[in-house]
Amino acid sequence: MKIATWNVNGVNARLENLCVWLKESAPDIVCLQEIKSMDEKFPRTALEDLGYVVETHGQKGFNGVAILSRMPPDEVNRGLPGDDLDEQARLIEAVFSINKKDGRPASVVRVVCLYLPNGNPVDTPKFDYKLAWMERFRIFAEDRLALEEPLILAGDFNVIPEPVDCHDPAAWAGDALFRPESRFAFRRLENLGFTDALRAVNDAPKTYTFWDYQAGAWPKNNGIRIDHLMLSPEAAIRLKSADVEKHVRAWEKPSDHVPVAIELAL
DNA sequence: ATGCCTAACAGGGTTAGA
Repeated sequence: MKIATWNVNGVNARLENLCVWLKESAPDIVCLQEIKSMDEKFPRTALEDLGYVVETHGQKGFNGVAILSRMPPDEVNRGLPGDDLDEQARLIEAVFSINKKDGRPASVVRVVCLYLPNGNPVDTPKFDYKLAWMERFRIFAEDRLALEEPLILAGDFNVIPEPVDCHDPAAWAGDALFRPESRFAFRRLENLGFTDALRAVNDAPKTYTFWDYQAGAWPKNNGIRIDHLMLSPEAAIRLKSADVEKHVRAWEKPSDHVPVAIELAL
């Protein structure tokens, strides 16, 4: 089973690229972030025509997440617990039955699609909001981990985990994506027992998932790795491969992020 | 020197992203 995550930076602006990529990459489950669309304006039918079930959690103008899947989910949850105060659409979760036999599921896979707050500028409430969101997410993830299911936390974490995950660590030193507080919070999440799927199978340097539109970041490979798939132990033992589909960044009218995909033996 | 680019909303100028 192939599971992918992609911050599309506007699903309507990216619809053509998204459809081309879906046909080429053929993922079974896709987590999308920054759809920047209300549910009513999500290009649902174009994606249904490609064989996907569409579950969205959008809002007007900014943020917004969605999960596309070949098979219909048994359960869908929208929003991070405690997120009702600010109404930012940053998380959607779906549970799928797989290997159904005689009408009964042999197993499940749980997929959490998240768009973690950016947090810049760091001397504003935006950074406090980011750290508070990460703490709420850690509690949520710990709860889900206790279910002992194959579980994937996939999305744009807006965290550069280690110096090797950016082209120029000095340039990112004070940024909300690379501040010690952000990295510690990410490590606390990992330390619950999650495996960073890409790092588990790929230790090549200069492996990035985002390149700024500005200053020739893409041709110079001035990137950062901030899009992650974090696996529960039950998912990690089934990991076959993990790849950054970076060629998509060279297409016309690209997102500034590229898809990251894993293959699980499910 | 974050505002070099991009998207959304609005309706030609601002906000947000990372």
